[in-house]
Amino acid sequence: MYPNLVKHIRRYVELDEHEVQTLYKYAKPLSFKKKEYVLKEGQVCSAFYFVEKGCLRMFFINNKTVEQITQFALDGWWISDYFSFMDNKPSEYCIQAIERSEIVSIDMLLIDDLLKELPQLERYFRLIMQKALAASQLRIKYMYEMTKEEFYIHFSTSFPDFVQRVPQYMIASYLGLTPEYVSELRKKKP
Amino acid sequence: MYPNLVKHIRRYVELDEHEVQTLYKYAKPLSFKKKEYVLKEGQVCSAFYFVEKGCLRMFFINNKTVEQITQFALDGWWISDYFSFMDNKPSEYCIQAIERSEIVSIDMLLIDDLLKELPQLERYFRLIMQKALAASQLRIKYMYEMTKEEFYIHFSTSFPDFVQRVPQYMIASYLGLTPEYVSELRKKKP
DNA sequence: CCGATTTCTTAAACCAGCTTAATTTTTATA
DNA sequence: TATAAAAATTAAGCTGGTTTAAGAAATCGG
Repeated sequence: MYPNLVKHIRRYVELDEHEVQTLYKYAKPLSFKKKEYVLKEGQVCSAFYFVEKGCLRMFFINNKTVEQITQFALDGWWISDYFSFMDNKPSEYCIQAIERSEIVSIDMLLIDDLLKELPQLERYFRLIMQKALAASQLRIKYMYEMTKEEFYIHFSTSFPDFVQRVPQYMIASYLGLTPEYVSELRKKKP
Repeated sequence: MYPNLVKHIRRYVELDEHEVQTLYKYAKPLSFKKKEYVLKEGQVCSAFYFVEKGCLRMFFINNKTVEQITQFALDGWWISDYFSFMDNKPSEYCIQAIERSEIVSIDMLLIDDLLKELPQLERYFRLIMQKALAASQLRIKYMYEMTKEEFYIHFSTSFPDFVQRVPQYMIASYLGLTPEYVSELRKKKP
């Protein structure tokens, strides 16, 4: 049913077939077409979302009414607005499918029950969070140490497939530069 | 012995007096004078550090050989290089005391044992990580949506005491601006 | 309390990256 | 396969924030 999620969990903790069935009681499958919204600004983000297959983007509308992308989520990634999630506050973000996507959603109201039934998932989520935090720390370091040009080159050489997979203006937005400037950089170094 | 750490843990999970003693078997107290190093670049960051009292900064040396501060840690905060920690790689960061500081260190090699003895700490660390991740997400959002001037004003009005507590050039570094520019901003709006 | 070191300020020149606006290319849909 | 819509390009002008360099003020150790 959710082969990638189960595989992902098993990279960190044990989960037998019976426990997989328990997990399935709490996890809800969702399917999104391109451009459909997983979460809209103003809603409380009341779930963790796991991308079984596809690609999501998370963005907010900045003061110039431009969509500012802060995160992508690909196959095998978790995404959520942790701030909205934890404080039960309306989110300032939208989460939208960039392509047809299969998502597994775990509702925050059920998480404590799930963790009571499968206590090894405490460990799983702790390690997932720790990994996400490490990634976030590294990303901030990159933002400090690289010029925007370097940041773009670094990103597009690190993830050449991904750069092909999504529109260029979304990469620009994620990296905090204008589409025009990305265009200029590509001309310089194709 | 570590009153603030115990208090902090009890905000999230239960911990009786006997369990506190178990915790103390794994937690090591460290004391640092101003400018002493908790971690030096090139060392593996093999512990979580909890600030019982004091103030630390985390920084790396950028390509212009300037110290770039990426994080502060005050009383009641955890700090670590999660990347170095998880992959057991030499850290690119230094962690240094800004003022006399009392630290509790939990070694990564002991964490699994500690969590086996006190399984409720799995939950504690999961929630701590989740909170840190939310904070990191918010910080990145701010970096996207504010100009450097706005970022500085936002920070110094949000944390007026902290701005008094550490040198101005460190605030500048943390916010990614030059000390000269901060000086200019302060002249404009004191 | 004094000299040394650290921190902060001032001001002018400079430039990486943005804005604006118009055009071209690509993609989607009927 | 035509038409509209979305995405990417081009180029000129501009600006927020840096760089450089020097001096002033604050803090610290002895």
